Amino acid sequence: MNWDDLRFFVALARAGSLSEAARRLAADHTTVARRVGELEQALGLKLFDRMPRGWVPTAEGAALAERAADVEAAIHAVARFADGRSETIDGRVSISAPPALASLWLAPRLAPLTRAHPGLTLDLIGDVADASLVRREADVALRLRQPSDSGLIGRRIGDLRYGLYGARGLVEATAGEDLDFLGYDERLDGVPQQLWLRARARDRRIALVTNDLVTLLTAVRAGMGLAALPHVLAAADDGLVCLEEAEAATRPIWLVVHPDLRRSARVRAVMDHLIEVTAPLRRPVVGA
Amino acid sequence: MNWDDLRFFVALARAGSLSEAARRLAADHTTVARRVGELEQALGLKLFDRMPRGWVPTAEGAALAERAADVEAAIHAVARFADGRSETIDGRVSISAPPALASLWLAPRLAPLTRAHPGLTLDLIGDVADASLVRREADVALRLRQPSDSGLIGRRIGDLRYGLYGARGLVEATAGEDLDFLGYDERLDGVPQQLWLRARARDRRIALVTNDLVTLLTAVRAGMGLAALPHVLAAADDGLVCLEEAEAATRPIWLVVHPDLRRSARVRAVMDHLIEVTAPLRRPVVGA
DNA sequence: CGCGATATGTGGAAATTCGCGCAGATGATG
DNA sequence: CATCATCTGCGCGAATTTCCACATATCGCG
Repeated sequence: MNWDDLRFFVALARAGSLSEAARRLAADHTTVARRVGELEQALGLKLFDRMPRGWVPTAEGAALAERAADVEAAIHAVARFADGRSETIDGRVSISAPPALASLWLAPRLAPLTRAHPGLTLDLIGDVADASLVRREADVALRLRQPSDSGLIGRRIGDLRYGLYGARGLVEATAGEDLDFLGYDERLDGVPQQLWLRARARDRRIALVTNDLVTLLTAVRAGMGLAALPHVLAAADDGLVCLEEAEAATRPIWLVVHPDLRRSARVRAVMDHLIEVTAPLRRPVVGA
Repeated sequence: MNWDDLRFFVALARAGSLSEAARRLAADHTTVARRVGELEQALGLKLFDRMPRGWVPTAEGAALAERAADVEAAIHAVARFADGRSETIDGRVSISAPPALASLWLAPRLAPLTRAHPGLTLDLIGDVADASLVRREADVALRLRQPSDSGLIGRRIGDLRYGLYGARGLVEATAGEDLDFLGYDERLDGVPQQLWLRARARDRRIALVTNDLVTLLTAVRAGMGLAALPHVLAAADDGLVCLEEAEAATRPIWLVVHPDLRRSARVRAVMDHLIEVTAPLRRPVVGA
């Protein structure tokens, strides 16, 4: 039995079709078919039904996929260990962060890092679902919650403070009037800034809900209403004014890394830079 | 990273030399060297120091070997799962049993099994150290202790009863005289038959100690003294006579299998046969 | 001290594997 | 109903991998 065939198997089981699996593996679809076929022969099991629109796992294939996932997890541990020992600051480091933070705030602050290390490549992943560091979907992550996985190392590197913001034109034109509020949708009910907004809004209309902070920011800037926005994103925007602090909406910022990677020079360099750029967030009061 | 390279890595780490690893892998030593070299390059670590007498793991290689063992364990689980689903009674089944039981008692009772299933190959492993079923060193095992590993399924299929035996000529010639005793050495102190013998011997000399039951049996047959022997081995021997029962020395016989393999037709057939041939051991009193 | 056994390392031939191109089929789309 | 995109399947040439034979080094032993 060829262990590497399992790599193709898990990719195929996850992708659903030969072609998609081949793309993700950077291989040819005929190769995927051959390797998985050989695995079937080696194990003496039919793992997939060959359908015109894709290969669908048989019952045994699906059951095997669970066990193959254990193999993959162990492989990831091996890779993490190796990465954790590398002494040179080059290669690739993936950073996971909430999408708006990644795109609007983190992205423009990474240039000094890549400039300092010519061999370094960054992969900035903005994802609503926290990337799994154990499954190696990212190397380090910025999160707004304390990591729940006990196998990970988290360090609180600051606080994300919020204020109630509105478009300058709108606020100056309407002064003290009751303006519409803009907030998050149901999937994000329960986060502090949303709770604060609901309490603050009382009977006022919440004119727009979204799951994306960038959308929220854009809507506020367009004069659609008021929203609780992080100071780090809104304070620098000349088109926005802060009406009041939203102290209760404050969220902690955690820097999370897998222990195996903590000592990697490459990952260490990225973490140091993240700690450096978040320095302003560790001051008692942040904002304009 | 090629997952199959890890297979070569664990083999090399375990074998200690390219040549030995190549033998176990049924590959060429140059292949082992190249594959492990590629793994080193992929991980960016030097895993072995190339010595004239063998490749010795570096500190990182040794540490990685532990994690690679996890991969191997997961691979074994995959293989077990596949074997557990096979519907045909062919292929290979390995049986682990105490050496004397394997060679003298079990071996002559396996013929009907292979005769009934022409595609079946048996691998009978007589080993003092219980083969690890989790690590797939054997498929089923006969053991004289309840299995301690909670992940395994054990079934008590009988009892191994002992008697105090001596060579017929010796016993008839000396009648009631105090004969020498023969027993196990220190490594096996604590097993019931040895405790019984010690209690029974009192101040009599134990003229020979060994760790091997076959040796003990041969020595008894040669008229060297008396020993506690299993009835199943000694009772059929015309040259031996049983002087007394050793009820306290009775040991349970457990049939152990990994749960993944329990439903395999191949393994099931072997287990059924083992249960059949041990039927006499489930009678209240066993012997001549 | 020399000899045999066993080890690693090197270069070239053989075998295997891989990827490419194309055909055939299916489902979505206008 | 025609079209387009996407998927699987097959054959062939190329590239990679593997094995084989030989050279060289080291350890144990008489």
